[in-house]
Amino acid sequence: MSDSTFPEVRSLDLFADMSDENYAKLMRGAYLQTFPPHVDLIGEGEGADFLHVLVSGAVDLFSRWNNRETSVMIVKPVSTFILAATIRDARYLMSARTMEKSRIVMIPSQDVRAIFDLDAGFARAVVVELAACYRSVIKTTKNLKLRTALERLANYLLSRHRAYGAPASFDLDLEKRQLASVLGMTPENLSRAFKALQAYGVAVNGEKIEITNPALLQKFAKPTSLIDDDQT
Amino acid sequence: MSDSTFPEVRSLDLFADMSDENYAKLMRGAYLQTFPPHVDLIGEGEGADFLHVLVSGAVDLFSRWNNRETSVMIVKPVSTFILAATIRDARYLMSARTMEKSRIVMIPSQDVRAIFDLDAGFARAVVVELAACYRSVIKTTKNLKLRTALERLANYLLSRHRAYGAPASFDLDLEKRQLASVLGMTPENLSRAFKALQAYGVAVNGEKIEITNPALLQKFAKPTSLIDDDQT
DNA sequence: CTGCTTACTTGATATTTATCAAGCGGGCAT
DNA sequence: ATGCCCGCTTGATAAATATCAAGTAAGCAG
Repeated sequence: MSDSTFPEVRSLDLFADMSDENYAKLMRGAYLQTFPPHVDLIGEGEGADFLHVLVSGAVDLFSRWNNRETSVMIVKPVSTFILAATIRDARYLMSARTMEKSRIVMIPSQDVRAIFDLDAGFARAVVVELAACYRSVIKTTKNLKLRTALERLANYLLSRHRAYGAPASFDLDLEKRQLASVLGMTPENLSRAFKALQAYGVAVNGEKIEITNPALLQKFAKPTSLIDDDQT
Repeated sequence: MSDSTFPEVRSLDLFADMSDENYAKLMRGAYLQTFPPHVDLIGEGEGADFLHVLVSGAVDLFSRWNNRETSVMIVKPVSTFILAATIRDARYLMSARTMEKSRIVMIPSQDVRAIFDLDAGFARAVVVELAACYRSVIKTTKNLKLRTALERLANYLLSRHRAYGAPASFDLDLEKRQLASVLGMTPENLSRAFKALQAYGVAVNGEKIEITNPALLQKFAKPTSLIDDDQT
């Protein structure tokens, strides 16, 4: 296991529990590719021929309808994307494009399905991963249906703040227009929302965020682990 | 297999591929319970001790936050709910209540996880089911972020119309207030939305819906399999 | 049958969010 | 360094959606 191909991939929860032999089999048809920024990787509706593992960079999973577009989620390394389509041998529901220069390992879907049947450890890891993905999207749905855009932003900021260990200030890890799309609002509205949060102790300077009064912001945002926690 | 306990459960995709022996093991700790209408089954945040299988009736999976409430999905028989929480041994993300008198088989979560490791057919079925659930929620998210409430209603009607085989008229299978909540709007707005769709060939009379001009409605709704199809 | 409850509808209004149109300002290529 | 592109901001306005307040009608219990 120490000298496996793509060690970053091997150490992911999804691939950590399988036998060396099966991991090697899975990687036999896999290849690493490096993409420049802002390159289309996948178009929604295409067949899911590969499971993708983002090793470095960042990928935007988005969707279009009727001339509108929205970011459904942002993938940060190291993690997989479009596992569900791979498993079901179905079409991609989202398009994908790189946001920065990205290195991606592509594993043929048929191999993923074959190894799933051979390796119980992998099977268990797949199901645990998929369940986590499912729960994450349910949280997104609750966030969208139960909260206003301002409340979503407030909770996003608190969530990042907490993830970074509650520092005095931190930088947004997304461009504001990207963030707006993820949160389900327009860039103009995000701008105004940031301003509105000044009243709750949020200071914004470019991409630097300062939460000067966490208690006040929390009182407004009312975060809950059943929506805002990445883990549970 | 012909005389298994809970034959309706056994014939679900999720349980159809496992051995008789393992199915029997899984059902050893399971029990069928009948609930009256409008009874709370589960509160969000509670531990997921049971996988639930709805055998008859209907169940509303909903969530509350800050004094607001929304239906995330409606479960119709025969199908399971909260598989993901069961798999991850996590807390429920949604509350559940019966809408009508309902019969529900409850299977201890620990048994589900144990049999998953024993039975490859069951493991495969679980992962396929979870992947389908995931994709379904992704579609919901796209529906919410890319469409207005009026567009969501139009597509919902077309989708039901198609599912029933494009009849001259059909009845809504949800109360309007329920439907409003599922579609992410208020009952008042749903009422007005129905009126607005008259212009596109939709006639509403109580719970009876007539789509007098499907082509016109489709031109407005622009349905796509990547959002509106239950299967793919 | 009568009266009650409850869902639904309708109208008026407020809030939230999007759109359109400038303007500002930082980063990057020439 | 200069100028240009692009993302961000701001203001004005429009559209979408929610809220509040009655009113209507259908179903059900007495």
